[in-house]
Order: sequence, then C-alpha cells, then structure tokens
Amino acid sequence: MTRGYGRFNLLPDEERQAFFGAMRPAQVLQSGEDLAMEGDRATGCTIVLDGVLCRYKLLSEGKRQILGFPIAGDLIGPAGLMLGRMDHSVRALTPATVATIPRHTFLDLVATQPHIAQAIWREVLVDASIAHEWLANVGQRPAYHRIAHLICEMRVRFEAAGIATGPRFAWPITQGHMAEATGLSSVHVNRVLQQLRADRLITLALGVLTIHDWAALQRVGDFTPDYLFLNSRAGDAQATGAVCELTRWSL
Amino acid sequence: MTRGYGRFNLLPDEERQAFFGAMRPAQVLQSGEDLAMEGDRATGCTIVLDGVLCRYKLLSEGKRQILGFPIAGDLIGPAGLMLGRMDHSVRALTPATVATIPRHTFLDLVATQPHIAQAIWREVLVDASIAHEWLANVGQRPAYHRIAHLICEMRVRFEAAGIATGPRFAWPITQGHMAEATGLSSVHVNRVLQQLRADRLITLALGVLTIHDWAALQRVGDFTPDYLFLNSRAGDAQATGAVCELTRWSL
DNA sequence: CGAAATTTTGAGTTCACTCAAGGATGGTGG
DNA sequence: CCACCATCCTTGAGTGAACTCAAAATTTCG
Repeated sequence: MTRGYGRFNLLPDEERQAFFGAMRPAQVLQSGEDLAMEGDRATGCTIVLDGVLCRYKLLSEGKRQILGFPIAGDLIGPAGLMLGRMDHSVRALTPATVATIPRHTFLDLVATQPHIAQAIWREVLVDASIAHEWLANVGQRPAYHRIAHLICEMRVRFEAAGIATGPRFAWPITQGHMAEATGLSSVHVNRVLQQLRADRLITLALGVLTIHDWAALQRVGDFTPDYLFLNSRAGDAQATGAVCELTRWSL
Repeated sequence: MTRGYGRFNLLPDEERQAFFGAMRPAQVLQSGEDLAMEGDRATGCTIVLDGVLCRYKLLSEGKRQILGFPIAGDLIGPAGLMLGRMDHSVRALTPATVATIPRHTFLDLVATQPHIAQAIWREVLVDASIAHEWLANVGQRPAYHRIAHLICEMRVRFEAAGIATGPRFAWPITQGHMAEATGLSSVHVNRVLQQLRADRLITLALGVLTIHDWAALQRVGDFTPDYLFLNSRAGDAQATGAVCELTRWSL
C-alpha cells in the first residue's frame, strides 16, 4: 500500500488514471538528497508518495530558510514549471519515494483535464496560504509559541495524509531543521522544546513526538487549521493507486 | 491615463478586451479602507489600478503581519475565489483605484481563455514566490539588512509598474507598516532607517524615499530580483486600457 | 488652527544569540 | 560484535540585537 496521493485520489476515475498513468516510475531519494535546486529549470512536476522533504532557500552567509515540509500527496515544482525556474530548492529529510510527471505531459494534463488542473491549483494555492501563515508565525510569534505552531501544523498535516494517527508519531525533523524553519537558533529550539516538555505539552525524543495536551498546544501555538484548507471530504488519504516500494521512516 | 494593468496589457487583443470588459467600473478606496477580510468568501477577483495596498493577517494579542504590498497590476483574491475564502485581509494604504471581476465571470474567463488563465496563474505564482522570499527575509536576515531588502523590492516593483522612475519616489509605507511587514518594532525600524541614512544609502522623509547608493543597498539587502520573475518583455507598464479617475499618491 | 497620526529620542530590559564543550545516538566497517 | 565516526542533542556562560515603555517633536489632515 502506498502512503497516499492525497487529494489526487479524489479525481474522477478517468482523470485519476490519466494522472497516475502520466507518472514515471516511482523513484527513491536518500535522506539528504536534493531533488531540485533554486534556479533550476524544472523538468517535471513531482508528487511525494512517502517521506518528508523540505523546501528551502540559501542566503548569503550560509544561512538557510526552510519554507515548508512537503509530505505524501504534496507537489514539488508546479510553480517552477510554469514560471520557468524553481524559486527554491527541495531536499529529502528522510528516505523518500516520489514520482514525476514530465514537463510536457504535465502541461498537457493541466490544459486538457479540468479536474486535474483544479486539483493542482488547489495544492499550489494551499502552499501559498501556508507560506503566509509561516510568515506570520516567524514574524510575530515568540519562540515558544512559534515552535508550538509548527508542531500543530505538522500533526494536522500528518494526520490528513494518513501518516500519523493519534498524538504519537514519528518526527523526522531535527532541531536544526526546526531552527531553520522558524528563524531561531538550534540551541534556542532545544531550550524551547525542553520548556514545552516541562509544561507537559509534548515530549520529543529519539525521533518520536508525543502530544500530551493537544488543546493547550493549539492554544499556545495560536493555531487554527483554517489556512490548511483541509475542509473537503474526509478519507482522501486512503491510497488506491499504483504499488511502489516504500521507504520506512514512520512509526 | 491609468497607471497600469501590468502584464494584462500583454494579452492578445481579443482576450485583453474580454478581460477588461469583464471588470466592473473602477472603484476608489480610501486610505485605510479594507477591501477584503480574512475568512471572507471572495466575491470577485480585483485588479489594482493605482495606489498601494497591503495584505495582512491578524494574530492573537493584536499583532499584525503584513504579507505584501500590492500595487498597480497586482491581483487581489484569485486564491480566495478558488479556495472558497480569503486566507488574509487586504487594506488600502493610500487612496487606491481598483476594478473587480465578479466571481462567475472570472471563473469563466479562467476556464475558457487560456492566455488569461496563464496570466493570472503567473501572478499567483509570483505572489507565492514573493512570500517565500519574505519568509527568508524575516526569518534569517538582521534588521538592517531586512529593511534594505524590503526597500530594494519595492523600488524594483514600483519601476516595473511604471510608478517610479529613478532613485527618488513616493514611499507611502509608514514605519509602522514596515515594522509589521518585517517583524520588527516600529521603534527599531526608525533606528535602522537612521542608520541607513547615516551610511549614505537612502534618505526617507515626508513620504519620499531617495536611494543614494543602489548597488550598496542591494548588497546590504542581499537582494537579487530573480524571485520577482520580471524577466519577460519590457514595456508592460504602459497602460492603454480604459480610462479611470486616478487617486494621487505618487510623486 | 487644532486633533490625530507618525516619527524621533532616551533609558532600561529581555529574549534569543554565540561560543564552546560534553553527552547521546546511530550508522559503518573491521 | 564492537569500535569508531558523524550527527544530533544538551548544557553553561556571557553577549547583544531588538524590545518595551514613555514622552516629546514633527507632520498630516480635517
């Protein structure tokens, strides 16, 4: 069973098959491997089947800003395809499985299959909405609340993708990554996590995150899931598509 | 003469007329007036004809994060239309002129006019790219560099929109707005601006910004305009469309 | 001209950072 | 199976960038 094609499983049969049929064979990325680099001419649109990746930008002085953590069902590169080049890089944080639709096939699908086009634009727009929320998070919230917000988001997205069920799940994001995502230093992230633990909100150890008080964590993180636009029918995480080898990273 | 429809002037004649013809009569916003609120069901897609607006999110504790400064040629609300509700609010910072295409007409245009659809998606994707750059700016750069970056971006966008020519132009963004855009306090913005002035990079007074050393300012701001995706044909700022009353806010 | 908004200044504080070192953990190969 | 290495996590101490509060000066607008 494959982790999920996210919303793309909800497409009408014909278009769903067209979409899945357009994908090249699934491809496995090693942890730390780059899938695309900022400035690259995008050669295709990639859908994440399994694993956790990060979008990022490199700045002068070696700083890095993580822009998001794509997981199963998320798309990599549609914007790059349509604007001509990638505005950010993408790297696997865990072993990951992805499948790519070549540039031409993808543009054809978007032009001729309205439901596919709609599903893709939805993903793109939700990504933009998430970027807005992250900007607000990094710009306005103190470290403690900022980290809580990130954890809330990932929990909800993991559940929506069918990766996590319940308050205990694999957390493949290092404190260094959390620092780069939130604009904090990794030392400070570590201290904030200890505080969240002392406050009985979460524990995070050995790659496993446990949420002890979901309501309080959301309150602290000032989190409401509206910006994720998950409000369509439930059940879109049950995958029915093509079988592929899965890398193991989750619990 | 109208300030500009941005890239929409580049559409083939037939589609350009369809696009302009779909707009309701231009509408004037007062400074400080809200055009849309987060959570609103979007009723149309609005194109900015003149003036400067801001997209923003309100957070708990009364904090506000500004997500961008739409100017002539920019679109408000296409994402809101397609996702069902706005993920952020939009407010005029200066008197502004805008024109709206009603929901149904807009969706029809997108579905039936490929060049219009392409132009709109381009705008949407560039907005997302800008949000990514802002996230990196706010997350990683110190205040001094962060403000420099914002000034560089606005200068380039003002020029591309035909609003500014040369290094001296109207700057309707208060220090309070700059603070909310960059995640700094307005007091600190003020001190950074004084430092930029002491360093002979800019002067900003009475709503007029002068850039004294563009090369140095870009260096300080770690600014390259790639993420704005302005690389298509020049001359798209010459407006030829319908005439409308213009509010005066620029030099 | 007066009221409101914005900018500026000063003083004191704090949140988050840097630097540095020591402990865990996990993967790899002998 | 264990030794080793790389990565990641943790802790301590000192520093600094940016913040808050408060009030005065300036500009804008009705």
